[in-house]
Amino acid sequence: MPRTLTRKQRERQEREARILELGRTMLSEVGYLGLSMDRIAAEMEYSKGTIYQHFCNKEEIILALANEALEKRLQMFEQAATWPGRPRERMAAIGAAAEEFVEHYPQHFAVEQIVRSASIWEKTSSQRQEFMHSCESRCLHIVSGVVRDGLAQGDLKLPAGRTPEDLVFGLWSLNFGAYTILTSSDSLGDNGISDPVLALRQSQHRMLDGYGWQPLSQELDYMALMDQVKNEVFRDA
Amino acid sequence: MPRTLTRKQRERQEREARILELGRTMLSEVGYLGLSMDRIAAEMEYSKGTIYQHFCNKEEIILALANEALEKRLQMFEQAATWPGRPRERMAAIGAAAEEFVEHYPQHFAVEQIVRSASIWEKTSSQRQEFMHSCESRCLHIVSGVVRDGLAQGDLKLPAGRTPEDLVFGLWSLNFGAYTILTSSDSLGDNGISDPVLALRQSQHRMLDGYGWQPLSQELDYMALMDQVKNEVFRDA
Amino acid sequence: MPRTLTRKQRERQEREARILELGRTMLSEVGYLGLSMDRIAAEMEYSKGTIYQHFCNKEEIILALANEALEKRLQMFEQAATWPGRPRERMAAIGAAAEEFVEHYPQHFAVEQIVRSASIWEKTSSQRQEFMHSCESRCLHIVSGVVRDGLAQGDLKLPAGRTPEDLVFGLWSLNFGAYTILTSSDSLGDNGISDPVLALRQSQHRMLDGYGWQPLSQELDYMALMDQVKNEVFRDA
Amino acid sequence: MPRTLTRKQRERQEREARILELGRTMLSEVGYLGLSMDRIAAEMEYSKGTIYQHFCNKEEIILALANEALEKRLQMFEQAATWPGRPRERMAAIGAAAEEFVEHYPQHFAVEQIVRSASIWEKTSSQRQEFMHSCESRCLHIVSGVVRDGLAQGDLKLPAGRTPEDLVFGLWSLNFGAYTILTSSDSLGDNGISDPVLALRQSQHRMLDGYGWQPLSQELDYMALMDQVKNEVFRDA
DNA sequence: AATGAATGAGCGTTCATTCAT
DNA sequence: GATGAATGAACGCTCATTCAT
Repeated sequence: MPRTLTRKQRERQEREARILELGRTMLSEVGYLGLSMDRIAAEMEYSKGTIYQHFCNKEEIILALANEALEKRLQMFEQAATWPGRPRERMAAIGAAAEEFVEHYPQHFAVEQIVRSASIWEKTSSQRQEFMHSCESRCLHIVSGVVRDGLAQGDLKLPAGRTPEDLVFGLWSLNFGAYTILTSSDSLGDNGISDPVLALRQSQHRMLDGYGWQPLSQELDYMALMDQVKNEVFRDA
Repeated sequence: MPRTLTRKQRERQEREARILELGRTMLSEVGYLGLSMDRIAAEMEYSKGTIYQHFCNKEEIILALANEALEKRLQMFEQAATWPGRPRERMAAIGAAAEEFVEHYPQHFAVEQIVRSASIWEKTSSQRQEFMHSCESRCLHIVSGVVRDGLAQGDLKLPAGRTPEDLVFGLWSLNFGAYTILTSSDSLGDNGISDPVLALRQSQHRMLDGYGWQPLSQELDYMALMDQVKNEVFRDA
Repeated sequence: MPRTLTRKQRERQEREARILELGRTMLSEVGYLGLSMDRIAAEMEYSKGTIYQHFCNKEEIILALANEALEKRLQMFEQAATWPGRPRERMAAIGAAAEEFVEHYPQHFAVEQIVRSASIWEKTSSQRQEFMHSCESRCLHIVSGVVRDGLAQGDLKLPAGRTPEDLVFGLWSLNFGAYTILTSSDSLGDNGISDPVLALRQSQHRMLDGYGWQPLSQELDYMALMDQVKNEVFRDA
Repeated sequence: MPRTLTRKQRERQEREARILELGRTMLSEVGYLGLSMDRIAAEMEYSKGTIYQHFCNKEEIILALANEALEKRLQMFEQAATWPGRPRERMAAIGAAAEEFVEHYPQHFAVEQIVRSASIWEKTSSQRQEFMHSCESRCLHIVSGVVRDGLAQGDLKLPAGRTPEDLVFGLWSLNFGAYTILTSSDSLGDNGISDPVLALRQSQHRMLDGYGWQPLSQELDYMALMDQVKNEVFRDA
C-alpha cells in the first residue's frame, strides 16, 4: 500500500482541480447561467462523460467551488487571527484579510455571492453541504473567538443578552453587503461614495468603537494597521 | 371626454399589474432562472403573445418589478424621514422602515437582490434603467439628508474627508448584507445568532454610536423607538 | 350618383396606396420575411384590423405590389416601344426601358424577384393572379410585337420552328438573370466582371446580332442609342 | 490503426448526409421558409439536439447544401470542358452540362436560387462562405478558360474593352434567368413559349454567333451536339 | 368602419443528463 | 475509464390572424 497516491489517483485529482479552475473562471466571468457542462468539457478537452464522473451535476461543481472559496477565506482568517497584539488589533487584521480575500480572489468572492443567490441545494450531496456549513462555522468561530478574547480582557462589553456571534454577524453583514453593492453598482461615485472600500473600513471601525472596544479608533490608526497586515501577512498570498 | 381612463385602458393596467404580481411571486419563489414567460402565461391563463404585448422581454418585467420595489422602499423611507424628533431618532425611524420593508414586502426585497445578481441590463430600456437609478439615488439622498441635519445640529462629527454618503453606504451595506445572509442561510441559529434582526439593529446603532451621534444608544432606547415607528407609521402598510 | 368618388372612397384608396408604399419599401429593405403586418400597421399608425380590411392576408399585399411593379414595367415598355426607328432600334429602346426600370424602381424589381421565389400563390385571390398574368403577357406581347415587325420588314429571320416569343424569352431570361445575379453577388468584380450592366447590354445585342437582326451592332451604336432613350424618354420617370 | 474511418465516424457522416438530403428535399419543396429544424428533426426521427450537433444553425445547413450544389455543378462543368473539339463545341458541351444539372439535380438548382434570394450570410461560418465563393469562381473560370482558348485560336473576337468574363456573365445570366423563370412560371406555354429549354439553347447559340464565334450555329448542329454530350458524358450521372 | 387585445402554433436554440460503445 | 452521440424539455420570442367592442 503506497503512502503516495497511484498515478491514476493523481491524474484524477489533477483533472478535478482543472475542472474547478475552469468552472471558477467561467462562473465569475459569465455567471451561473453561463457556466455549462458543455463549455467546461470543451475547454477542458475532455468529454462530458468524464466531467460527470467527477461531479454528478452542475450544482455539485458550484458547491465544490464554494467550498474552495470558503476554505481559502478560512485559511486567510486563521492567518490574520494570529496577528500579535490586542484583540481589537486582531479584529482589524481579520478585516484586512477579508479585504485581501475579495481583492485577491475576486472569483472566490463571486462564487460566494452566487451560492447565496442561486438555489443549488436541492441537487447537491449532503456531504458537500455539511463541509460548507462547517467552513462557514469555523470562519465565524475564528472571529467570535477574538471577540471573546476582547471580552475576557475587558476591552469591550456586550449589551445584555447579545452574544459575540451577534457582533460578528454585524461585521459579516457589513462586509458582505458592501462588496456586493460595490460589485453590482456602477453609480456609487455619482452618489457621493467615491471610495467605498475606505467607507467600509470606517464603518467597521466605528461599529467596534460603538461597542466601546479598546483601543478606540481615535487612539490607534487602524487604517495604517490594516495596510500593514495586508503587506506583511498577505504580501504574496 | 372622460377624465378617468377608458375601460380598455383600465383593463390593460390591471392585466399589467397581474403580470407583475405573478412575476414577483415567481421571482421570489424560484428565482431569476425559474421565472419564465411560459410559466407566467400559463399561470395568468393568458397566451404568451399577450404577455409580450405588455413587456417586450423577460428582463423588462424584472426591471419593472425592481422599480416597483424601489419605489415602495423610497416611499417608506420618505415617510419615516418625517418622523418628528432629532436626526438620530429619524435615522432610527428609517432603520425601522427598512426592517418593515423586508418583513412586509419580502418579495420586493427578493427582487432587489436578484437585480443585483443577474445581468439584466443589456436588454432593458434605458428609460426603466434611469428610473431605477433615480429611485436608488433618492433613497440614498433621504438618508444622507438626515445625516446632514445631524451634522448641522452638531449631533455628530464625520472623520476628515468622509461624506455623509460614506456613512450611509455603511448602513446600506449592513442592512442589505444582513438580510441577504439572513435570507440565504438557515444555520444562523446553529452558529449562535438566534435573533439576526435584533443583531442587525444593534449593529446599526453601535455604528452610529461609533460616530458619536447624539443621543447615543445608551441614552435613548432606539429599540423601543423602532418598534414604535413600525407600529405608528407602518401599522397598516 | 357622383362621378367622382365619395370622400370615404377616396380615403380608402389613399390608405391602400400608403399600405402598398410602405409594404414595398419594407419588402425591398428586409425581404419577404421582414414584411410583417404588425410592422406595416405600426408604421402606418393604423390598426392591424384596418389593414386586413384592405388585404385579407400578407400574400395579397405582396401580389398587389407585384402587380404595381408589372404595371409600371408594362407602361415603360409601352413607352419605349413607340420609339421611332427600325424595329431593332425599338428593341434597344425596350432594353433601355428594362435598364431604367431596375435602376429607377429597384423596389419594384425586388418585388418581381420575391414573387418568383416565395410561394405566394395558394393564398391569393385568382383575380389578382389573373391580373398579374395579364400584365406579364402584355409585356411579352409588346416585345414580341416588335420582333414581328422586324420579321415583317425582313430585318431578321427566325430559325425553323421558333416563334418571336422564343426570342423574347431569351432576352427576358438574360435580363432577369443578369439583374438577379447582379443584385445578389458582391464578388462579380473579383471575378473579372467589372461592369455587369454593360456586359448585359453587349450580350443582348450580340444575341440579336446572332439572329442576324439588321442593322447589326457593328453598323449602329446601340449603346449610344440606349443612353439616348434613357435620357429622352425616361429623363424624369 | 485503420486507414478507413471508424464506424462512429462513418455513422456521423452518413447522418450528416441524411440531414442534407432531407434538407435539400425540403428546401426545394417548401422553400427557405418551409425548412425548419423542427421538421428536419421530426422527419429524420432524430431529436433537434442531434441535428444541432452537426450544424450549429439553420443557415449552415442551407449553405452546406449550396456548397454541395455548386460542387456538383463545378464537377459537371469540368467534365464537360474536357469534351474534345474546338472551343465553341466545348462551350456547347458546358451548356449541355448546365442543362443536365438543372434537369438531373433540380433540388441542387433550387438551392442555388434560394441562396440568391435569402439572406443567409450573417450567421454562417466564413469558411463555408469562402468555399462557396471559390466554387463559383472556379465554375466561372472553367468557362472563361474555354473562351480564352477560342480567342487564342482566333475563333472569336471580343469587343474592345470586354473580357472573357463579361461574355460568360451573359451566358450565366441567360441560363440562370431562363431556369428561374421556367421554374416559377406556369404560363409560358400560354404565351407562345412552348419549349423554353430549346429557346434557351437557341438564345445561347445565337449569342455566341453574335460574337462571331466559329463555327457558327449554321455550320454545326449544336443542338445535336448537346444531346450527344448529354448522352455520352452524363448518361448515368 | 376601426380598433388592438388575444391567440397559439411555430420558430431557432440551449443544455443537463444519459448510456451504448 | 472515457467517450460523445442522443435526448427532449424548456426557453425566449414572433407573427398572421381573429373578433369583441
